[in-house]
Amino acid sequence: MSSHEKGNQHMAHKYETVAAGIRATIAESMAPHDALPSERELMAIYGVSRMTVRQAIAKLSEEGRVYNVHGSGTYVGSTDLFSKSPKLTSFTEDMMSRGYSASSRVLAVSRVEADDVVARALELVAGSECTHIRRLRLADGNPMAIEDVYLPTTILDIEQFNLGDSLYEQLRTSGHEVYRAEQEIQAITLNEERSRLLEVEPGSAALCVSRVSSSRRGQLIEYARTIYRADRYTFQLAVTRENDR
Amino acid sequence: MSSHEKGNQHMAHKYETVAAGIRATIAESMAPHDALPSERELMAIYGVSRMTVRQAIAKLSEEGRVYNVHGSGTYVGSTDLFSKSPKLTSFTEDMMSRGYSASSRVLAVSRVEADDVVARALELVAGSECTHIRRLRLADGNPMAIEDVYLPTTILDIEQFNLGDSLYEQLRTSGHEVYRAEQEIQAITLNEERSRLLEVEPGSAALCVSRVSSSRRGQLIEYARTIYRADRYTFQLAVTRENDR
DNA sequence: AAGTGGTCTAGACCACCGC
DNA sequence: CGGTGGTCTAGACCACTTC
Repeated sequence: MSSHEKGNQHMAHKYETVAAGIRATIAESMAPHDALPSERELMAIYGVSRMTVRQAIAKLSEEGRVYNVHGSGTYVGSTDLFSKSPKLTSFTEDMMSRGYSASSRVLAVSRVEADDVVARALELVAGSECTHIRRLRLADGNPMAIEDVYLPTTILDIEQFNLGDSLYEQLRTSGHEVYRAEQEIQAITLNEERSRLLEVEPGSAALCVSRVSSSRRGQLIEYARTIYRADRYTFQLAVTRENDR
Repeated sequence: MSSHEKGNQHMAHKYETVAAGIRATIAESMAPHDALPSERELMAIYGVSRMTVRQAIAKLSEEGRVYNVHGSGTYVGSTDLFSKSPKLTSFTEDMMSRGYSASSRVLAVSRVEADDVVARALELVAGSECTHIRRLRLADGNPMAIEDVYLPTTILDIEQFNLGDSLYEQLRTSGHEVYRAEQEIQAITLNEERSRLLEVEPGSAALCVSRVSSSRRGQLIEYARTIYRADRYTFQLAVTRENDR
């Protein structure tokens, strides 16, 4: 990298610089379970205080790149494993990370009254107006999933929606950035209509992911239900012990 | 609470005391989106330094109980939502949190040679010896899931296994505490044998969760495959945007 | 006993929000 | 502009691992 590698936006903080340096060191010259320099040594190496070193290590630890052993040291995490920590991604991002090119075919855009499921999920009074978008999602041109998204018209009305652009991007620019989502994953049996869209036999199993997305402040933004072909899609996530009460 | 409320083990750290205090305050007298006292005020209230306050707030934020807005304040999170963050749980814990009583019927315990799937998952050479445990998992006495667990005999050999006790507990006491797991969730169609065990129609959809568990240091401990009745079980998790590279 | 990470203090300045 | 959270410093002591 040249000398101006931090051209990303607001100028990097020190702990990000330290984390990036450690990341690079690991990638270039360290193996799993090798010990990192001690926090005191890292202070000297990067010319920062201990708290800044610890903040950098905390970040790397969240990423699964290192792990701490109290009283012993900080070590490089096992390879292969890791980096699959549950992350909120768009369909496009998800497919890209799996090595597919994503595309989609809009099947319907309409203004509807919220049914029981949608109303309960978005905490609306029954019958509230919602924008409904149904899309067939394709990976490398092949049917992968059917996605139904419901948004309160107060968040995004039908005229505002631009079919070409990313929905998440449109929400972000209109001040409704999705920050958090609760997801429920279940196995279902495909009915005739859905199996035809996904080009599989009726009665096949499929993975159904229901999602309620909210902003950083907790405002409910969308309810989405995505039905994936079971033979082409699996849901992966990493979990750790902890997360008290 | 009386004056000795911290009888749990090693004596609570200050930030845990502060976090507990804030948690109690929220539960007793605050509503979602109410502003917490500022960090400077909390310093005075609890008689600690700012960093300790921030550590407490960071913990509450992870738990989803509060959220920060830079330049504005720290606020109580939306209720209902939250607390479903992905956590590593045993079947028993999982069922308890859903309000069921868990039990199980051991179907088989044997020493087997690792097949391709197990060997690859646990990074063993093909044909290595493993302990295999198959159990039917019940919730309130009704079939809920079929669980197959494979452990290298070097981790747990068949004679050491005690059918009565929790497997995770036995692993913990023998120095192989499970800390992290990678899971893959897919939808499958039940074959005849599995549908009989789960007491559903052959050909029904089911949720299959495959898990590779490892210790804090990255040692691979177990490969487990659990097949849940789709009509009784859904997998829930919360995710947030973030988690860079 | 020496070295490590874990907690904690008492300051400081910066970036951002709302008035 | 004042108040808020975000970053950072230069120390200190504690708990744990290792020898």
